Amino acid sequence: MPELPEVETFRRHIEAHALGRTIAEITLEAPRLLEGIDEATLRKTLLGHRLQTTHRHGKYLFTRLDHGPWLVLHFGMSGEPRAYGPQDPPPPYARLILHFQDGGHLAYIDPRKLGEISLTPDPDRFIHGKGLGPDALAIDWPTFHHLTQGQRGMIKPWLMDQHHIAGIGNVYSDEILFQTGIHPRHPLPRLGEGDRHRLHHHLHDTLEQAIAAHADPTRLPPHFLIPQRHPGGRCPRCHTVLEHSKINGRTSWYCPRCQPEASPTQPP
DNA sequence: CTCCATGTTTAGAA
DNA sequence: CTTCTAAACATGGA
Repeated sequence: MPELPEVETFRRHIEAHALGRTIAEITLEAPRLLEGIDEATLRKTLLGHRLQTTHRHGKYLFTRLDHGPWLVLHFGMSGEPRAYGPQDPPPPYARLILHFQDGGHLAYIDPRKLGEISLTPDPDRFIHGKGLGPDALAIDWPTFHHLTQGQRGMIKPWLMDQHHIAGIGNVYSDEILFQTGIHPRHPLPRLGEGDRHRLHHHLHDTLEQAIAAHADPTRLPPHFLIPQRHPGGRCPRCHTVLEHSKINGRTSWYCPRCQPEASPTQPP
């Protein structure tokens, strides 16, 4: 699930359900998810404290404890946070559970265990340490124009590289390129300024609309490609059967008619 | 049993 | 040096 729109939805979930509640106990079912810290450190940092604020950068979610440090969560390929009530059983695949003093709980769910749990004194330092690019939603047109200058390779792998832009994954890169009408294999150097401008516009617009739909595939606007990203799926615009191919090891879906192989090309 | 999966990292090949 | 591919990680679901 977790690309930028999902993680933003997660952030809001935590914002709404987990802030200001004292952590009385924690349960860690998968210590391997800890990155750079051990269980004792995590326990000591969390117990007796409260989550106070949240922050998101790309696919990383940060939540600050009342005494300073930030809990860092990454959800890998299959993770999500979920608050649940005192009487409810923990959800399946809960790998870390915060048990609040008021009886409620917050679970960090991750079936595939490809996520990451860590601590940092400062999100900006963490982001810098990971080498992440600017958050996809915070990028304005001048910044995007600058970022794409002199870049090479195919557009889709470039969009997905978290060192360039943070937050876009396999599914949403397909969506953004579909909305822009650019083929995923299109070489970045051959995108003219007009193409890049439209790409930036749709990048922002697509992510905003996905967040508005709570990143729920069943609530996405009807002109979205994502619900059609399966064999036999059709283009929401022209109803042509979608095609797919492996790009950088990931399955990419696109409309051969609306996103022709050598589509919008303006020599630079 | 086989194949695929919304992510990241890394080794190797071009 | 950069770009691209495949594999590995862990595990469930089709």
